[in-house]
Amino acid sequence: MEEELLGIFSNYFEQPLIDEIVQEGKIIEVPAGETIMDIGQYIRSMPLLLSGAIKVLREDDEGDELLLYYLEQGETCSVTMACCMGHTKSEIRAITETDAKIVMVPVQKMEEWMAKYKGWRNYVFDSYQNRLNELLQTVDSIAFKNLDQRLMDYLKKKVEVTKDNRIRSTHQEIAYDLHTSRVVVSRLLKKLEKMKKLVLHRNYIHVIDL
Amino acid sequence: MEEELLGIFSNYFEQPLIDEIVQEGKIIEVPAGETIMDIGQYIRSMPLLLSGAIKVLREDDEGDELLLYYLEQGETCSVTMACCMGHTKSEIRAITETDAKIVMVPVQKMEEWMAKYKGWRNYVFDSYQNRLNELLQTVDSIAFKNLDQRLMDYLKKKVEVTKDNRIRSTHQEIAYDLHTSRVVVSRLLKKLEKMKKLVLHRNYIHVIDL
DNA sequence: AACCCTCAGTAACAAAGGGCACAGACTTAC
DNA sequence: GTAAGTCTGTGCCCTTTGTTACTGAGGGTT
Repeated sequence: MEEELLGIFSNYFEQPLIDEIVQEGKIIEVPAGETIMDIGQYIRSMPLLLSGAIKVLREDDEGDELLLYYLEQGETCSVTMACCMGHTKSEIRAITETDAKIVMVPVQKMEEWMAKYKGWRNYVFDSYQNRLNELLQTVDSIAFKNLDQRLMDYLKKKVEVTKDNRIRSTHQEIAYDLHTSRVVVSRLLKKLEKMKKLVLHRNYIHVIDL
Repeated sequence: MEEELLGIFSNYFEQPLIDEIVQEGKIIEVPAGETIMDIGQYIRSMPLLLSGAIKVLREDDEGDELLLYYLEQGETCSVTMACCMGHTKSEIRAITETDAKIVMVPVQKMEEWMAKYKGWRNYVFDSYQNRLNELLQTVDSIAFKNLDQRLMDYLKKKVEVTKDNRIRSTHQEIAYDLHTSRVVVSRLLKKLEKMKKLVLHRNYIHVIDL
């Protein structure tokens, strides 16, 4: 664990902090598709993502979903952090997009480290900044772009995150993430196929070039 | 200035911090409608809002706008803070919604205080949390609600923020904030008037009950 | 083979929202 | 007063997106 942390976080964390994380943190390995955090849940420890990807989504009262953003290696969920610090319930759901390796750090340590380690403070701040910016991107995308563009962005991001140009999702799953309907997704995908940007198959999509 | 700070922030800030803010901060009074921060601008000091309200909005490349949220007494703009800390350009525009009194704090002090004062750290964190939650609300609203509802929410919020049930805006201005067109706003407002929720006038709207 | 289930394609229609055009009311400048 | 400019109301039509309903293809089970 230590060398992994060093590899990923060494530009942020000083050695004593790394040692503390090794000592206090608990490593977990989660297969793809698991819900690791849900709406309304209280949070007692904070995840640092060592490998894999996590998708973070929002849900309204009627169960409609919307993908907010992905977390990747070295990142952490600021929304979660905010919940920890504020001791409030989670506002979002987090699901592993790929198999993932995560260090869980107890909340109390977080506060302690904020005072103690400059590196930790910087990391936490940068995380907030990144999350805010991602959220702004999300806002842009739903406010200013039409579905065609949003779908393309979604597919691009998916390929990037999974490092696989075969997207193993059904049209229905994509529709959930974009908060639209299956029929609409099928329609637009067909259009993209005609434009030779991808090839459709049952249960997966082969992305050529977006 | 000191007693104002005490009144608003005393539950967060310890006395020595108040003293430092009084010493380092610069108070400015800004009339309604002024742009106090713009997209692409570098930021050297951070605003703490003593009184009044500030609206924060996003703009895309084509100049389309969207209201993100309002800042009210005692709040600060986390997006700005993130820019400060990351030394990047502003991603948003901030405009005074009413006359406002603001303390501007130099960025360098911020970092110093983060290490030095627990109260400052808590304040900064809570601000982040509040902003993130507001942004999530904004996402919900554009993703899950239709324009009727968004317009009503907008008017409600406006009354709350300006403490005035006469909304002194043209339909065009409302349309900008909601990122839609004037015609659509006029249409929906008329509908609300027919439902006796408000009375329309030239240049202002008298809100009855939403 | 017959059956079942999930997934994808498609047509037809509905609804929400946006764009254009124009009219009328009010405001300000002259 | 007239003229010019701004703001609002409304009718009509178009585009985008959502809904319903049905079809058939693929794959697994018995």
